[in-house]
Amino acid sequence: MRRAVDTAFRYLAILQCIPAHPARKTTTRILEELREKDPEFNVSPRSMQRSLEQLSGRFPISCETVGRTNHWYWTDRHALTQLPSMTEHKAFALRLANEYLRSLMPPATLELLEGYFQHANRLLKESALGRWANRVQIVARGPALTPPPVREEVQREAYNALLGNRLLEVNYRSRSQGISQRLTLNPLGLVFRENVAYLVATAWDYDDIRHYVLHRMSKPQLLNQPARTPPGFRLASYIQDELPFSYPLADGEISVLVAVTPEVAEHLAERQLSGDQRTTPGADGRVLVEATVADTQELRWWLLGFGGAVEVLSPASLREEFTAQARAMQALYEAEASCPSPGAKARQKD
Amino acid sequence: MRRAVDTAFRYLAILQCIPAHPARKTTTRILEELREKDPEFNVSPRSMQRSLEQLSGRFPISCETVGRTNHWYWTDRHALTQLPSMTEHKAFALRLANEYLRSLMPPATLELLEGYFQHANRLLKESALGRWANRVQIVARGPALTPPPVREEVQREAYNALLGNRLLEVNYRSRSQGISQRLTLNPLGLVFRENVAYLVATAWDYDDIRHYVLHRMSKPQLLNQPARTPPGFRLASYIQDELPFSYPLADGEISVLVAVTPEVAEHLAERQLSGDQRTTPGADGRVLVEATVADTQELRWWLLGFGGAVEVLSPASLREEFTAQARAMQALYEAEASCPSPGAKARQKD
DNA sequence: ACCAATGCGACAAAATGCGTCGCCTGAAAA
DNA sequence: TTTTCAGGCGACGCATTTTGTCGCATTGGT
Repeated sequence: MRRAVDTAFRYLAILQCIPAHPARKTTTRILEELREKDPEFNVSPRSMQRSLEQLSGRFPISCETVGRTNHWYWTDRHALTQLPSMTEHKAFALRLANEYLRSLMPPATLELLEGYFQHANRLLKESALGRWANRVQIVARGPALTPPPVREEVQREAYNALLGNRLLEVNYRSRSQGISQRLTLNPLGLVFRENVAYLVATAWDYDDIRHYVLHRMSKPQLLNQPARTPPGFRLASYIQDELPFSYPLADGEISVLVAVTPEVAEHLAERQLSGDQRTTPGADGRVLVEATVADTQELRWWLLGFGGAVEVLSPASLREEFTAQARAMQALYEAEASCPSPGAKARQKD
Repeated sequence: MRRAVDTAFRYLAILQCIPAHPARKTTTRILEELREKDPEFNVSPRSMQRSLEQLSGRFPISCETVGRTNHWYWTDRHALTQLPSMTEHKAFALRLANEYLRSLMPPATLELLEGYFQHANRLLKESALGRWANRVQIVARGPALTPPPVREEVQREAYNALLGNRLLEVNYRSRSQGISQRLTLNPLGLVFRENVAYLVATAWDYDDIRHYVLHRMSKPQLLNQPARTPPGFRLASYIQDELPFSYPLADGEISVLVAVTPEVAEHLAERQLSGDQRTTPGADGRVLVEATVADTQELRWWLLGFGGAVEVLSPASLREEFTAQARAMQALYEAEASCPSPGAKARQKD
């Protein structure tokens, strides 16, 4: 006979085998997995049945009987026991993470982490700190763009396709909103930009790689055919080399010299552009900042965002780009006549 | 005799009582807490000793014997067992979250979540998917600004001060890098902007509210005196009303009409500015986009970042701002002579 | 030097866990 | 329709384990 310690540990192992609500597992299945995990846990099917029955008295698990077989699952989706138990600091970090991610991650992905966040919130509420909620704030940068909603089943099957390396069939709504088309996709990777998820894939038997946003997919269907990865394909190099998202402009880094107003200088002192950022006072009251950074489109957006508060001095090529931008903007805003008619109408309302 | 479920349940309770490494608890202490939690867990001290010994065989806990008494703790800082156990999808969501947060959250706060991330990574590595790592990519927006490092003890004590509502004494390095000053801070809240953490507080007995960045603090010392919150103070309203971070410019929302290039229009179609965003083709090949958004500084940065690809048509006041910006930039880049001398030098190098 | 606290080995008794057997039920196959 | 089979469940009995108790050893404080 087995020692009861082992019994207790076996019970814990059983609990770990049981999936959370939507999913479920049959008694036999659990027993198999248990044996696989540790042959020492080998018991008779009858014992497993008894164990599960016992456990369901103490833990939020229950079973659904379909036909003769019982399917077990954790009752509440967000139940969570963890060891070692969550500290207040960890709970707090989770709450913060939640705030940060809320506007950043695809909602369906974020939803998967809901259990952790709820657990953290419960802990914080109990412990000391309804206060906390009112004591912490996150100030975001950039307007809160509305994240496109992704259907849960789409996300799940897309993940499964990549996980299982299998083809995926979906309805894909074209950008022009109208028609929806049934596609067979051969998934190669997943790319997140801001809170939009892109499936990098080839369609049908074509070889050209394209990007499909998850929020335009519906009725996903995982096929049984294995996906085929083009020989030598690596997502990272694909993005680096082919610039499909046209973000990085060059592999190397460039040394940027800008003249900024004191206010911007203060901002940059807090959050350095790079580890080697150097600041020197300029002759005209502005501040010169030099740093080595990646040569990306992002960099341009970011610098442009400061408008006249930042002047790019070098490299010359970048300065030229900015000179052109300045000229273009100047042209737009000075030439009143160039406004398209609906714009003029709108301005009259104002 | 007790049933094995109860034993399993009690084991979980015991494990939850045990703190992570630096902290530790004596056997008696654990027993007391256990009894307090649920009288049903009442067992003899001897049994508790035996239980702990058993558990230490299966879980990463161990004890340090000082004198006659054993002190128990979790061995590795990032150990994590959870019920129900993590699914692959959850693990994946965590990995994503980690990527997103890496450049966003203060490193010391992120470190608190390391256990989850490691657990997720372990799970993914085991299961199917060394692949996964190469199959997912996050393309960030904006350059990766270097987050200022916050001392761990500073963060801990700052949190503790807020949690415990107590005064905090720190060395605060002034922005001009030179002098460090000992301050007694009366903490009111914590604000995160990008990955900089600000302690909103009053100093000494003064009444004016100021912001202290955590990464300039050192040698934190929690005082025993309770903090005092100004009557009626609420962090959220403080930020909303007094605009200490000068981000939101007006409480209300404004209706913005912009003319954008087709490329930008495509971008906006993916990630809408607001729920009510309307798009109409313009007369000149550009696209008109109208949306109701919060009137913030962020909005300006964001729109400016597009440079000449976006023209603000209305409201008139916003258009005037942009006209001024365009003029300022034009002046900067056309007047070659206005460059400060070090800039000129740098340009010669180029 | 003595006392209190704690850990730990030993022991015995209680009883719980476990395998086995058999029956029952429902679904799929024939 | 009948047959077959898989899984669930109740009953039974054995024996292994758990658990409280006791006593001793060790350490630190009074």
